[in-house]
Amino acid sequence: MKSEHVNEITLGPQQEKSKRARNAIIDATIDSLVEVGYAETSLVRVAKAAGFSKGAIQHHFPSKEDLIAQTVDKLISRTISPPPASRRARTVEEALLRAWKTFVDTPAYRALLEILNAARTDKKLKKRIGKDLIAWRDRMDLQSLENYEAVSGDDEDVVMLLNMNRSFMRGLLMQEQYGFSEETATRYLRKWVEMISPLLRLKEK
Amino acid sequence: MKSEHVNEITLGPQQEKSKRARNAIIDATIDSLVEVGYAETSLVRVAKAAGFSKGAIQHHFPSKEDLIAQTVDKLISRTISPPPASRRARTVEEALLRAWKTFVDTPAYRALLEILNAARTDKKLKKRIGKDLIAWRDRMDLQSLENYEAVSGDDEDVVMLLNMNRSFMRGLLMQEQYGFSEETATRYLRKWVEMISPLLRLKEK
DNA sequence: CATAAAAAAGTCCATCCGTAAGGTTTTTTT
DNA sequence: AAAAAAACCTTACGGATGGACTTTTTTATG
Repeated sequence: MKSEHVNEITLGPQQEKSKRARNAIIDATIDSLVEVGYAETSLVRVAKAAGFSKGAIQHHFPSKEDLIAQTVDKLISRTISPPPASRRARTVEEALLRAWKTFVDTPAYRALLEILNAARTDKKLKKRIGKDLIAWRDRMDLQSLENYEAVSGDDEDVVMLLNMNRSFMRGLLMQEQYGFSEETATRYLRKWVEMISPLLRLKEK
Repeated sequence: MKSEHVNEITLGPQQEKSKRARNAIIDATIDSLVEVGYAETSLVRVAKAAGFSKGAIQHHFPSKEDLIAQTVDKLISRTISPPPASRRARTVEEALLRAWKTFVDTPAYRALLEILNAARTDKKLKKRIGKDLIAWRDRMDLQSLENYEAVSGDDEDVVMLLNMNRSFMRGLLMQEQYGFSEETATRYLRKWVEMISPLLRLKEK
């Protein structure tokens, strides 16, 4: 029976401050996730990075799980939000390469991967963020259908191809972290895009 | 000045015992990595699983880093060792699908991924196992060249395609852990193999 | 100035890795 | 064959850190 948001219309100045603090803390969490990974992302570290005390963090986020869950929210919304409203891509190649640069090869995505990996074995966390992840995936599939169509095949193929694309990019990102250089990764990415783009078409809007 | 005993042929009963113990500990480590991930893989947990006390582990492995490093050794050698000497694959499709089942979609590979991901942010560990990983990659590339040739293109293309294959499979494995079902993963895998196999040819031996 | 939220400071308990001190069994030495 | 050394393993403890929780101080607001 949580009636959390009562005053959504007028945020008192104090709530404003609180909101800013929470944002700062979440941002510091994201940074920490990218820098030192999930395991090392402790409350004290986040606190120091955000310029607060540990107590302040536990004031805003009752448990670490809460902090992570809200961080996931922010990360997901960031990954979903439409591209920087720049001009639309003209070709499938361009769209996919841009997706790599804009969404995948970013701190936000790396942070999200950190959490996802941690959630694999942390059942409580997994249960907590599970719904969001499913919603995220559904949203992604929907976006796929909005933007692409299959040259030969149905909607299911579109979803499949775009999911394959995400798998590939994810694997590439991981491999890039240890092993080969960024140029090599780019080469592989181009080859992949070259292979898959003939199967897709951009939908006119 | 090293006057090492050339008594490697006959292992004393104590060395035998020691060897068995070390193997059991490493195996328990691998199991733990798969079950609960790197962060939760503590020495006590490994000890209990292996049926020893924590002290025993630290007797055989001076530090946790040592334990992990030796585990990596074992995992890598397992990932490299030739397929179960069964009949050779007849087609590229078959070879790639078999590689998935034999090498990638296995506990060993998952355990290795767990360590790799942890090493990303653990500099000491990264430094420790870095060489092995590079050697591993080189070995993989070599194996690629031994088994495949490009339908059109040179050796570099072979290495690229097989590395792309590994990226894809890695990404698929990760995504399989949260998100979609195994059947879906299999469908994606088949599609991928279907896309890439026309570019490769099996080398006759 | 009074009150409530925000933030800090400090306590508590669990767990982690590592080390040290024994005890027992095997191996080596004398 | 006895003594010494080494290897194996257990139990116990230390220092450090993590997260949850509690209490105190500060700050903002009406």
